[in-house]
Amino acid sequence: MSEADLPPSSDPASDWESLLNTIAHRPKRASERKQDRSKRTEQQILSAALRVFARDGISRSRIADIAAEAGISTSTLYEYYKSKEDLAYDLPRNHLADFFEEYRQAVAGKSGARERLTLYLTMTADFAREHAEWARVFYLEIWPSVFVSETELRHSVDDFARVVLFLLRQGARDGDWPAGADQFQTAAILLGAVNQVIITWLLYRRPRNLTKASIGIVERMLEMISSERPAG
Amino acid sequence: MSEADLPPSSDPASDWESLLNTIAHRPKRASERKQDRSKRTEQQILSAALRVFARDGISRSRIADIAAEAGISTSTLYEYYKSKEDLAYDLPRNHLADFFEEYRQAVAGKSGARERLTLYLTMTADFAREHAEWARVFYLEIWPSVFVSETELRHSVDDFARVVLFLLRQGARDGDWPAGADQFQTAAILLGAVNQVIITWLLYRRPRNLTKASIGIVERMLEMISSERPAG
DNA sequence: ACATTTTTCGACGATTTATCGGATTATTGC
DNA sequence: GCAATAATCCGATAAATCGTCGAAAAATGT
Repeated sequence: MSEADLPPSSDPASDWESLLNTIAHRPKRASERKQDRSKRTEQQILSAALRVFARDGISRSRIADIAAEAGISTSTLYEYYKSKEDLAYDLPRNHLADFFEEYRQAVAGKSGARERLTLYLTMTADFAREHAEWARVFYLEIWPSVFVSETELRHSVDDFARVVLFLLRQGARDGDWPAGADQFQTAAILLGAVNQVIITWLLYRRPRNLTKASIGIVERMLEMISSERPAG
Repeated sequence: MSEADLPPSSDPASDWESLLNTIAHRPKRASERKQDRSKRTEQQILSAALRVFARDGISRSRIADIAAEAGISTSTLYEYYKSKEDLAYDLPRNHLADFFEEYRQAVAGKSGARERLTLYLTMTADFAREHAEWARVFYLEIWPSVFVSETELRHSVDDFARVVLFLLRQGARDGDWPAGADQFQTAAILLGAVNQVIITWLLYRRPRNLTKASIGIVERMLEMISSERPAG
């Protein structure tokens, strides 16, 4: 049986696969340098930028500092990124793709919506903890920024919510929680709470143990959602 | 009976009054200009800065543009604020104080924790809707910024969560919801969800009716929290 | 009206961003 | 291998923006 015989949206399982596929493989950046030397330079720039941005904040960071940290001249940096803003908004994309890929592998064995959703939200917090410099730049400077919607990064940010919404709908279908609820609203509650916990941790290092805290809050929320009485 | 006879924290009702009093009267800014002309200039600067920041984003805004918009020269602006950053972080303070004052008056008649909390969270969203330019600057640029913790604004931001925590404890005492729950966690859920809705509205104007949406999500969350089974 | 204080602004220096042409290094074709 | 070509890198420098200072203008007090 060829795949073309099936309408692409008829099978929930394959929808899930294709969603994971989409989000993990957003095209990176058009440039495509030819030489290995350049690929190394590009990595040095990204890694230097991450350190400097996380340390000084984007607005206080100077292009010259990033170039020095990367061991290249200022003008070389401009060969790779046309401005500081351009660099700042390109930075998170690789990491986000990494996260989605990690999640895709971790979720492979699981089929229940609640199980998948718990894993997704707790991995989100855990990824922020493991990549704290990146998280600092992403959650505190990039994500809630007016300009996200103007950049390519927008798609990756939207993907974030898309996964939650998909799983909420799956869970409603499977009877994990009431089907009547406004799932956009539910997604806002889940994502908002997790973001809130991550941001608080980034700013104040509270709660001390982010992983444990996020597991606690996610399980509590899903328990609440599961035992809500159907809307009427 | 003199007030000194009572330990200041023994009476929950007066604690609430004094909390409201504290948050609504954070000292504004030290400067204190002598002439009326200056007070007008200061207002022109703040109002111009708000417009320009909301339109261009803080990082893309130029001091010269703000000065022009305010109808003064660049160097005059520097008489009032020593840098763009200084201006950006002073901007939200007046509005936050206004919000707290509005809430204080609106909540005057109400004594139940749930009632007070519902009002607080829905007024938060409503205030953002009514002052969209300010909200854009505050929620998308200032609040989740690394530097908030370095400024005076920090106190006002902390006040925001303090009120929610106070009311959650009151509600636990009064039996509105189980006393066993981690109230920091509950506060994170409530604040996170409301922030999420506000930010989504600011960026995409979804949901269309922010007021209605925030009432819906707040009532739903409080319903869930109230009917949670006590922790065990 | 005059001295004093406060406020404003134009001119200018300092810092940071961004560009450009040529030198250097790597790759390709033979 | 070696020239021809392309890719990469950087010093010099232009452009934009930030921030300072002293002197002029306006307001205030007597």
